[in-house]
Amino acid sequence: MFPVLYAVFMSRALPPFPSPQEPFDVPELLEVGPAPEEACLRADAARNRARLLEAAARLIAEHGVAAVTMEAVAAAAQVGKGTVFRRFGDRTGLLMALLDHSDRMLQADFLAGPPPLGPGAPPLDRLRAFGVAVLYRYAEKLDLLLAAQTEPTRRLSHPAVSALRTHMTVLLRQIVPDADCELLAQTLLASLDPAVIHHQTRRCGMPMERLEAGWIDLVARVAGTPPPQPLRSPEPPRPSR
Amino acid sequence: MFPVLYAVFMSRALPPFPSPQEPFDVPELLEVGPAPEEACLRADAARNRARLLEAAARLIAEHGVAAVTMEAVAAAAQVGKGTVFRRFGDRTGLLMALLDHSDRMLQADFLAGPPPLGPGAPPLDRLRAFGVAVLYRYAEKLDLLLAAQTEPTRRLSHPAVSALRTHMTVLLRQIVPDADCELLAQTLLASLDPAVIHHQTRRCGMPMERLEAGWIDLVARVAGTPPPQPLRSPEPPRPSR
DNA sequence: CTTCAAACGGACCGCGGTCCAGTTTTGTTC
DNA sequence: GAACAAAACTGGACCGCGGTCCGTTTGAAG
Repeated sequence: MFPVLYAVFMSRALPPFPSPQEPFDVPELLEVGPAPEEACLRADAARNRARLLEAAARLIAEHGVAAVTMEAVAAAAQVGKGTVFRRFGDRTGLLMALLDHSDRMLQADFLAGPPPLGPGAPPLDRLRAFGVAVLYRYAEKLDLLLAAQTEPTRRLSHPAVSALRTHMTVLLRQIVPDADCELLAQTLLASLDPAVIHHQTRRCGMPMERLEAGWIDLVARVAGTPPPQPLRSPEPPRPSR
Repeated sequence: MFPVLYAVFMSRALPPFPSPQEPFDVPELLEVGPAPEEACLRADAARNRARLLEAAARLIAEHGVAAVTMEAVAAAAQVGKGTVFRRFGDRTGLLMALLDHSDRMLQADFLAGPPPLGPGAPPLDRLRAFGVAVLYRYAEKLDLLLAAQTEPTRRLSHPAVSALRTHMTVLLRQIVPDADCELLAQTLLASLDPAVIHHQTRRCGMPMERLEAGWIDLVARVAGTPPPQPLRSPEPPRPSR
């Protein structure tokens, strides 16, 4: 079951994440609107957009990301090449549009999902769960993410990534209020970068569990608390030292 | 004085860094050979290689990295296009060759330079100095580094980056011997990635001093020790509350 | 001088991206 | 509901660049 069907109806960009001026854990105004683009398109444009996304997803499923050529997608969707560019800007835009759905899913999870990822758990637990969630989500879509990362600096300004960063900043403010949380958030997020994950898993052969443990350990060090008891079970922290 | 002159005679790749099976601080066998390539080339090939690098450097100095087109470089060096590709493999290879010199400089500094960057200082001090050195070196060559980063995953396997990672691993083994130092090294190095630096300085307008302070703080947290001097002397009033 | 691996150079290809003339949709007015 | 004008969309020709290929040239060893 590949992401053809549900990716089709997703829009290209997430809505701008409201920057939280509150360092408190107010239920983080969930701004995961449904599909902000899509709607205000002309009928034919919307149809073509859907066909293009579907075609792209099909190409990926059948021949890998490398086969996603703008011309190929256009042809597969029976649409002119210019249309693809008009709709998505460039290849990266198209690929990011394909990622949009899972971006939203993740965002919904940590904004309004069940604890420990969602609100309700202590910030430290949320941070742990957050990193792990990001880790696995990126691992799942690694090829697409790497392919979408032509200009490495562009990813960091993408709304979805900004949302991650903002969320992490909010959590950090509650955990280590005296630190430079914005900077620290970016730093920690960098260690979860798709390129890093790729290098560690594929190149160095590290299993995902090791990366996960590494994240847990890193969070503990940054927070200045001992790591939670066992490696795997996300229990409330028990000061054992 | 741009890097035209001395970059010209540098080779493309650093020699493979010997992986240290010693967790101790043996004087880290300095393997910064002079110019391993270059020598065994045919006379005309070596001459053309030099001319190409010089031409590329000139183009960058005059018109920015974007002007470094393989055709343009070939033309400026009065050489066929095929020659450029034969010599450097691809555009990224050419750009990395231009970075080779400063790669070696940095490597020499932390392998055999004066403390606290070089051997002789306590590992924790070395680690601090190391991060700061990397930070400023990357900042200095940001454009080139970003341009050379077409495939984001390729950078991480580059010998120069591997050398940084290895060195950091060695230091970490001495500082936090019970941690997963390989993983931690990569994690920490990721926070110094050119793309991250670019985003923080250019996009978010953070001054370099702030990044530097962030690194110092991060190291302290990871090492589990309080930061060296005062927490941070020139702190901008940025508790954005 | 002979010989040949190595290096050369430019024609060639595919793809990302631009452009614009022509077409379709939408909303408005009668 | 028909006519119409503006706005939006379409598609394919076109361009530049990265990268490949292959026939030709050249340096150096015997």
